[in-house]
Amino acid sequence: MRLPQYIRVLNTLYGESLEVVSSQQLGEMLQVTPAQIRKDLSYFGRFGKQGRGYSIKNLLAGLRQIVGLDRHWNVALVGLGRLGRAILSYPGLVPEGFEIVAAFDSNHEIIGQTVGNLKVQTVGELDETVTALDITIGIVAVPTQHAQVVTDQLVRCGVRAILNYAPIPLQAPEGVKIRSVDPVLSLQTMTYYLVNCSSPS
Amino acid sequence: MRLPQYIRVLNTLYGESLEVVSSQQLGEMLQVTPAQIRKDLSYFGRFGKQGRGYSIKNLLAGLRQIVGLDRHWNVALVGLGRLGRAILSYPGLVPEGFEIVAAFDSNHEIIGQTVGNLKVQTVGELDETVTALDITIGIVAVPTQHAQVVTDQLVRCGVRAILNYAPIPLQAPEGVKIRSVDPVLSLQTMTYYLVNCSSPS
DNA sequence: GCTTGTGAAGACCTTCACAGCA
DNA sequence: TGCTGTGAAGGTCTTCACAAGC
Repeated sequence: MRLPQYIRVLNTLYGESLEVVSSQQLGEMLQVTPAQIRKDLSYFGRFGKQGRGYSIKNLLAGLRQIVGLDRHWNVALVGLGRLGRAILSYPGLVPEGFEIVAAFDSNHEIIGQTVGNLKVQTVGELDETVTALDITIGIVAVPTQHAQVVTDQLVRCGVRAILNYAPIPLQAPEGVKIRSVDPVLSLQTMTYYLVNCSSPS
Repeated sequence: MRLPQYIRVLNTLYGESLEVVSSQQLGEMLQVTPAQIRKDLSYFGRFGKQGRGYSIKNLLAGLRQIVGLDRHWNVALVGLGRLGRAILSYPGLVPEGFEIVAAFDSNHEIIGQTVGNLKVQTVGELDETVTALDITIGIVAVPTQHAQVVTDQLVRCGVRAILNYAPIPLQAPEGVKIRSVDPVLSLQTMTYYLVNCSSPS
């Protein structure tokens, strides 16, 4: 799914007050062939004009709707260690419609603290809060050994999408979308290519 | 490239003192078909034994070598805001052979500070340090508007792989591997599926 | 009997190349 | 002329299904 990346660069172009962009230009920015971009977009509609390109504003609006960014998403954050706090303070979520509206931890030294406007709750309160605030997305930023139980709990409460920062593959039932952020996997993928694909000198 | 994920779960299994694992079991843990796993592994060699499965220890050693984890990788971290500090304190890098051996920032309030054993240097010292310490991997954790120039500088110093935390697609010359960690893209991918693939009720 | 390794088949994704429209 | 939208071609990745080996 490349639409989010398209939205990314369209946001930038929109911020630069540009009006129109071609598949050629988008392709260069994203290191993707123009044909690829046209195919991707044509699947969802006819956004472009021949001879001109795509209206940045229109395309952006169209894509944002398709990806579901024309609405607000309430998010629960579980785990308020260093990583959780970094996520909470990240300013990039709100402009895209994602708002962390509840924070949970199991450490009694952290529970009750106020971190960035939110009072940290016990994981025991998860069920009640998730339901009350209509939370559909969870972010798991707890130590590895607790990640699966936290996930199970989130799923039981009705959360449908989970962004996982723990370095293990999480299990979840059909219908629950999981995506993992794992820097070590990314680094290892790169070392693989460094070791195996370096140009002979 | 799925090898890093295989290494992940093999590490876990190894820690549980298990000896042998089948493609079936690995597949369940990773939500991948057994055939997929056998194909992946067969590309690199014949690691398994019919009727038994794969020796966890042997497979792990084999894969670690293929991915280049049988050696040590020196890493430079650029940007020591909240995110950079979270990365620096992440204990998962060293066991896999990645060591952050230098830290850089452009903020004069941060330069000179000691963060987790490392003295934060100015980005002006990047060239010298990267060369002196034989650093081949860079982590970019700076504000969006500085990410591209920092990348260019790392590339000039000879860094061959960059892990990017800034929410923009970075440009780099052929031969330099870039991988981006972007939670917002992950969230948007999930909302896309939530909005478009939810079972009709 | 159980599980691998693998050719063949199938599904999916990407690129090509061009008609058609601004 | 310039660029999109799109069938067709080409390529890659995944699954199937089974012979071979433990």
